[in-house]
Amino acid sequence: MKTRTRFAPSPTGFMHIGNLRTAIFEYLVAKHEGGDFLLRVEDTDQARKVEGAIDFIYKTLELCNIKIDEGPNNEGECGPYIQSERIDIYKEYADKLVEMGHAYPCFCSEETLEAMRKKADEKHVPFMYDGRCSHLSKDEIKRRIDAGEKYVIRQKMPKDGVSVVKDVVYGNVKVENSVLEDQILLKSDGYPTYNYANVIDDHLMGITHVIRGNEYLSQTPKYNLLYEAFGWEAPVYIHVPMVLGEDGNKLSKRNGDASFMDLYEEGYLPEAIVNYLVLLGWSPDTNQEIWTMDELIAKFDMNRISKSPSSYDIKKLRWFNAKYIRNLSDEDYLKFIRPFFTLDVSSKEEEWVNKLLLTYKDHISYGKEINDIVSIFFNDDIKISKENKEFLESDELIPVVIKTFHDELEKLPSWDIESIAEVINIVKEKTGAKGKLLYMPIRIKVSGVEHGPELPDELYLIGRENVLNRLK
RNA sequence: GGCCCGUUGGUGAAGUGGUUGAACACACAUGCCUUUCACGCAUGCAUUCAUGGGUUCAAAUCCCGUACGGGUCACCA
Repeated sequence: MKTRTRFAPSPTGFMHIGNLRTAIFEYLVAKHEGGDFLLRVEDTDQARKVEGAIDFIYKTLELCNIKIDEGPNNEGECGPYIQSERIDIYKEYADKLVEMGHAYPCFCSEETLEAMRKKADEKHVPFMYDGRCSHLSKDEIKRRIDAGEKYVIRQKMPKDGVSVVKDVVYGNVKVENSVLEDQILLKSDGYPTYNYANVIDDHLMGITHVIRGNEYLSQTPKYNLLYEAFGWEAPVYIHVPMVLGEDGNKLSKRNGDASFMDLYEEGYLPEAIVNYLVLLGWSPDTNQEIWTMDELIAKFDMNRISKSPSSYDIKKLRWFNAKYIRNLSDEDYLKFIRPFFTLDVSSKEEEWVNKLLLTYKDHISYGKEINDIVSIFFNDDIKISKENKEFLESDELIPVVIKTFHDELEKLPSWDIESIAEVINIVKEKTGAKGKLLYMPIRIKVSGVEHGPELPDELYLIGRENVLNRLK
């Protein structure tokens, strides 16, 4: 049987990196086996639907180099791929279930349920629907439906016994059937619940491996019961641990850069994000850190997914990103960095701007950082920190170095990197200063900070006039 | 609260009963290199695997309890 996996997001117009990681795992499992990766949109909660969310998902996955074999925008044999367009299918199978005695209509109103819940709460016992409607006679059911009463379809759970879920990551997980509630399959508005639709769709779409967050692990016995009722074969389950925020808490929109798009807009390369994420909760049997998508496809082994949750660490993501940026060709780098560079350069030559950006290729760890790091070239108001001021006064040679450098520079007929480097040499010979004592005074005096690109590059970019002024 | 899951350094993690006196990577620290910072390179950073018992000649690795963390108990997914 051909391996098929699916990414099944709710169209909320937002994708946090935990979701993305799940998609990556799903894609990798499918492609490792030479199978298909599908996209299914789970929009059965009409209240949470967001316009344009499908395009957003396509865009995100495309950026990440994850190719969708079948989905809403490129339908295959199993369409529609949007759950709200499959209502008839869910109804049809729900009817079958009722007929077979595995499900029943329930007329209990939300108010009734609320009252029951309250009662259970007072007694300090966990609430569980008591299945009262499962005892209704056929006649009564018909009568009430004909009378236009609202109802839902509930799954009938076994009262005793134990269900075992086989999971690739967590092994065999046992759950008492008695804790399983007669869950709602079809809501009163005719839409299916996730718990129901995912089973129907996964089967109908030929999904062989279900990969999802481990919050579904304890729900899975219910799904298995559904598969059994229909006589279908359950898929291979791969429940993956959560991705936690840096503070160790669950990821949320509040948790800063937890969204893929935020990261992307900050100037993180999708390849780097994917590389980072795939190593969160999964590890290969080698020490390799940098992976291309093709290498991952060849190497990915679902048996090596870890059980424990992992924390998202932006420092490591930055390291990956910096690595990927350095590996870009100069041309690709300029294309990448240019949109993030928002300072006004209208008065500058294109060549100067490119030289400026390229100078920082090896220093930048994400796109937006370019503006901060490059501000020394655009801010005439040089601020020197207290520590650096103290440094400038720490040796009597320093003023000499600065003065000599200034005077030599003034004599310089041309303004290019090589000549500037030579001047530095001349100053070294004339003053006897070298190393830190030679470079730091100039650097601090001219840029205000103690780090930056190669000094000649930096001086060249700052420009003759400015350099001379700042050295005074 | 019931049930389910997890717990190796600041972080990601390797490790599935015996040269592991616990890899590797990020971060951090130090040194080297580059006449400076950075880059790069090198070295250091858990006497110990949440904790207490047990099994065994031998346990991070198996078993039980405890603690802590998370998940789940919706007409949300």
